[in-house]
Amino acid sequence: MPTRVAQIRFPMRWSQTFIPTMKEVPAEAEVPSHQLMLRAGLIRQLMAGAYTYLPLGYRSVRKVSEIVREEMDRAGAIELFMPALQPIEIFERTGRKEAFGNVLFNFEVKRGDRKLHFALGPTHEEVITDLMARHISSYRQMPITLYQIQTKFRNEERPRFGVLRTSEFIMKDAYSFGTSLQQLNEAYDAMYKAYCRIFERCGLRYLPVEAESGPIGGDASHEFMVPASNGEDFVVHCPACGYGANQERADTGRSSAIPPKVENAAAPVQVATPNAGSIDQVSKMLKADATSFVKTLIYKADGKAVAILLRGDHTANEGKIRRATKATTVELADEETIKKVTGAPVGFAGPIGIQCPYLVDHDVAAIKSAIIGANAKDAHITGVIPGTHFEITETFDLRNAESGDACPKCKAKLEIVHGIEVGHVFKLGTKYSVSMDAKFVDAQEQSHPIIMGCYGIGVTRVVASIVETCHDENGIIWPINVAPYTVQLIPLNVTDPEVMKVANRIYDELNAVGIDVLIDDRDQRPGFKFKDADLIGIPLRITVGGKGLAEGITEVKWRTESESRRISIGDTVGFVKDLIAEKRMV
RNA sequence: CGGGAUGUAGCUCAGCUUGGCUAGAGCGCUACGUUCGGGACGUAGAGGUCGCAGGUUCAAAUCCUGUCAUCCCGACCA
Repeated sequence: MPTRVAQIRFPMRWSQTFIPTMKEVPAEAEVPSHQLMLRAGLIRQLMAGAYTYLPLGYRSVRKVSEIVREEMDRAGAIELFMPALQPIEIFERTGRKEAFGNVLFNFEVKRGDRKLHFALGPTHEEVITDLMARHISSYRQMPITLYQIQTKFRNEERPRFGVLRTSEFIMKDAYSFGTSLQQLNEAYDAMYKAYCRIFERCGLRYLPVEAESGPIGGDASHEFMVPASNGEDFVVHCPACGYGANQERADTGRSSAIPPKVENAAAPVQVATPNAGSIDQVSKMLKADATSFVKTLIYKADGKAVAILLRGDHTANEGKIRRATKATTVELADEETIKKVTGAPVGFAGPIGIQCPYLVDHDVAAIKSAIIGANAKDAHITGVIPGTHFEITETFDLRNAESGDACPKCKAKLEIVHGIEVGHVFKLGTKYSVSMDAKFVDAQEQSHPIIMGCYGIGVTRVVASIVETCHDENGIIWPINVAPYTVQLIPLNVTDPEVMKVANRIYDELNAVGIDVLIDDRDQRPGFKFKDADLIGIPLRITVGGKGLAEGITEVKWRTESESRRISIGDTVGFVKDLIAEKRMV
């Protein structure tokens, strides 16, 4: 692991900087990272989804950015900087004006007698592909990976959780360009490894998980998730073998089993379920558990109606349905289609007598006696035996993985944890190079579209994730590499010339050896300063007080420790330097 | 975009149900004094178009209508 982190060279005295700490928790903040970032004076809100990074918060942003830069450079990526302001036309070329919809900030401005239509970049595939289309013509110019650290704009329908989900945020985005799948895989692996190093250096616990891979399939996409109870994403994780996937993607280790036909089975019974069209309502009415229901969802796969049968307590997974139906698009059917294939209003669909093909999830086949919709208004059918009363020739994995499902790799039980997505690597293939006309000629003078990958890290989200996961009841506990300062120096009595003399000397010496230090030179009582120190969470604290001076010592402690170590004044800087070197080695 | 909640001092909140004195408290801020090793104390102060607009009324922070903003849940999320 690297031991170097860039130092930000503006040493600071608290009295001369701007760190507005707060004792009380602002009412608008719900999650720990939001509360602590406000209280510790890292951020202030301008409006929903837009925050100012105050000096302390911005230092952490810069530290994370610098780690990202170093690892991108090490991985051979080249930094550039693209405009946030973009013409709407490039999004029309790739069809993403529609795909982004409301998420894309776009607006018209007047220039003379013309009207120009702009967008604020939510990401930069279009810009970089356009750039490379103009400048790459030969296979000899590849492979190459370019990256930038830039502000992105996405009109979030609902910004939330402070800085975790905002309409404007800093992101590192990288794009690889290659001539072959092999070059793409190499670039992807390099980025994947760089991401692991980045998150490790940031002191984050993270899980790389398989994500929905789109057109290329296979292991074409991974997300890097930080496990956190307030995370918005669900991660399926196997504690036994380490398998990880997001919930959209996660396979289940279930297998297909066609139930045998039951001879002389009792006939199913139709029961009236007036105005009860949801599993919840019907299960209450019939006093039956949701697990004994078959949920019949009507989808349109490439425009054709298909019914999906799931156990009542399960949720559909559209990616899996898309693969099982071999369609390119699937969406829930409209009311009209449902009426057409079931002959009933929404809420009463069932496999018996339905006027479209149906696909059966593995778990449906295992229900002994099921309740299904009757394909008639206000009616359900009970005592239905799957495979006997309706035909099953094959079963599929059609639903989201659940906690307790078998792991697809090792069959151990899967866990579901909440996570914050901090990074994403994706094999794009030729999607953008085709629509943006980015081609190259190979050695045989044959023309091909460039093969691309894209790789993002939410820099500001990384900072928030760190705060979200690294804190105690007193405040933030910064990992050393991303802390706004490495050392906080507290002279207890700033009116005591001896104390200040020693403190200032240590301050100067720390600066001289390149250690970030914040000196709390405010004329405040000791308890006040200690509380603030714990709140802003600088990893190392050096206390210089009258009592210690009388014995010739300072007190040094990690933010995580409760007891400080007594170090003789002359040895303090050397001791702290060694502590830091040791910590960064780990 | 559906559902819920909240807007009163820099921050946390009371007051509103039942309209009526000069709109309050704690923290923070200013000055002075006493303090000074885990968010001190005293005294004196500064600070508010009660989110905004309209309405009802002799009278509105309080009642009504509209509107804006923020937060939470859901839908959405390359």
